[in-house]
Amino acid sequence: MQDDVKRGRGRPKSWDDKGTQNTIKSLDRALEVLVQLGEMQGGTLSQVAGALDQSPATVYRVLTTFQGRGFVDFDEQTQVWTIGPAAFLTGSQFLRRTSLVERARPIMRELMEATGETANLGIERDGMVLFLGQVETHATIRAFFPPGTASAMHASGIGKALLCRMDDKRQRQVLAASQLEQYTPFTLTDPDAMIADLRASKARGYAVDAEERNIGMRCIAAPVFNVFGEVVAGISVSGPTTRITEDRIDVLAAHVMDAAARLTRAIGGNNRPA
Amino acid sequence: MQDDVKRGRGRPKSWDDKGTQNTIKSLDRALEVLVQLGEMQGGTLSQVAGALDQSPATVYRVLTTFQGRGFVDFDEQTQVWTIGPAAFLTGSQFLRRTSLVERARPIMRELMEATGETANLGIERDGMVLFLGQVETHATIRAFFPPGTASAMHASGIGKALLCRMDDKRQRQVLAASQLEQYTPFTLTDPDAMIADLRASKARGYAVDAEERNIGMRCIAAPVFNVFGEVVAGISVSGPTTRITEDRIDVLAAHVMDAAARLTRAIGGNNRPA
DNA sequence: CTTGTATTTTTCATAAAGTGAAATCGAATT
DNA sequence: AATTCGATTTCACTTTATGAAAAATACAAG
Repeated sequence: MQDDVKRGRGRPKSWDDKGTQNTIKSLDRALEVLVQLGEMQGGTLSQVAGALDQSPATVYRVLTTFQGRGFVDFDEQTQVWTIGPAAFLTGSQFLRRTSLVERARPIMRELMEATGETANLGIERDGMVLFLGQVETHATIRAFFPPGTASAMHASGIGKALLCRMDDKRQRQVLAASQLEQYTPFTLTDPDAMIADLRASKARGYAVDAEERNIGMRCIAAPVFNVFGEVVAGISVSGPTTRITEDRIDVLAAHVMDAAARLTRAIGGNNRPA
Repeated sequence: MQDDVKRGRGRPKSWDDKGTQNTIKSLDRALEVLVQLGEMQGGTLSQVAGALDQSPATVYRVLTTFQGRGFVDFDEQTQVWTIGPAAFLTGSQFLRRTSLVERARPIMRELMEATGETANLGIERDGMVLFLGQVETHATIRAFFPPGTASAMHASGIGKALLCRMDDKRQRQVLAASQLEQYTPFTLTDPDAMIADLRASKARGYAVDAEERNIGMRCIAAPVFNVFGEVVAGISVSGPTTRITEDRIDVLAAHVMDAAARLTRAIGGNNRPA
């Protein structure tokens, strides 16, 4: 291991602390429009322009330009602009980089086929669970947790599977940040109860979200490790309580843990004591 | 059916045919950079600039601006730019919107109008073809596949279009389950003949059901892909042999493949090698 | 049916802002 | 040590984005 960072060629970025202006203003504002449109999940021209306090004329041209490349769609009937397929396609390239997702895909498919339930993959990011992908029971496009969704750690199967393998410090950090917000009557809001649940999850190898985020939804999750034995992801199956019944949990959990172990192996990870 | 489209408020787009310029050039070029970066799955500044024949200085500023909003990442070690998490997050909002069926509808209508034959949409489910919808031709003799119908994979145009793009393992699974039941004298019941037909279908881009399920009925189908390049659906035209004649197959197939490609694009799918 | 209001789309003068060639600099290569 | 290569930055030059206001329509109300 060398101390000095091996940097690329070329002139280094700003040799003095003078903040140099290398960003393109108009592009930045255009991206602001795109992000806003995503966050509000679509809207009319005036809604978008109003939310950003920008000129309708400018926002209009930005939107039509995005539309020209398929980054946004426009519904003439409702006059509503939404995020388009090209944004999805390009954005999804992010996943290819993380080989985790590519490797997880076939394993998730087999998990789905073995259990008959939707399989999910997620990582921790900024104290939240970021869903990276899923394989649904039916091949339809619509999803309950679309990839890209961020969800609270403490009320998620994958979130708890990640938490229970973090060291105490990070665990406290994340839990403090989430503030244990209550979503349903079953959400664990007491820190002590949460700690106990995490300890039990770690001991048995999987975490269970029993209607703690959505009434009627259960989720069984297990952790995935990298080469250093650190948790890097969680894999789970989720479904309605009518199908994921109490007495099926054991069997389903076995499948989930098997899938997690195989994914760990597929990314060169290590199950042994962290 | 109403002739007049119910439009939104406001001034209508270009009342004369003069193509008005409402797009922002610089934004469009910036998007070109982003798309290029996605397609080449990351690259150095000079690679990107070279591929687009643009000034490195401009591409550099575009990339740093994208980076500022997390739309691209930069790896200092390797000097490689890649699509970033924000692009993924925003692009994923696309999934929240509509289902496969809704997106397919207008495309199927156009396919029907272009070919004059009934257009069908189907997915694989439990080893069968599940028909999700269709747009019927005005012609008197009509095809008979009401949505919700499940049909054997091996004796269906859409089924074979789906099969020919599955990996070997799933292909064998499905074929084994269907047992190649014989419906007409033309049904392919020999596994080797079926494999050969699937291989040919994959090569030419479309599958043909030539009276293999119903005497007097032909069907031409092409596959639709998701972001990961996996087949998720098939789109087809079907009709009596009196109208879908041997010498029309080429032309009809071109329409079907075009429709499939457009649907792939509309759901954010990816035609490239999986 | 007519009038009024809200919203989208276009025009246009103006100035802001992006552009590329070339200079600059560091790391890699010889 | 010298040279090459590719990433940043500077700078003069316009291209081009911009917002106010006008135009054109849909919808609602009288």
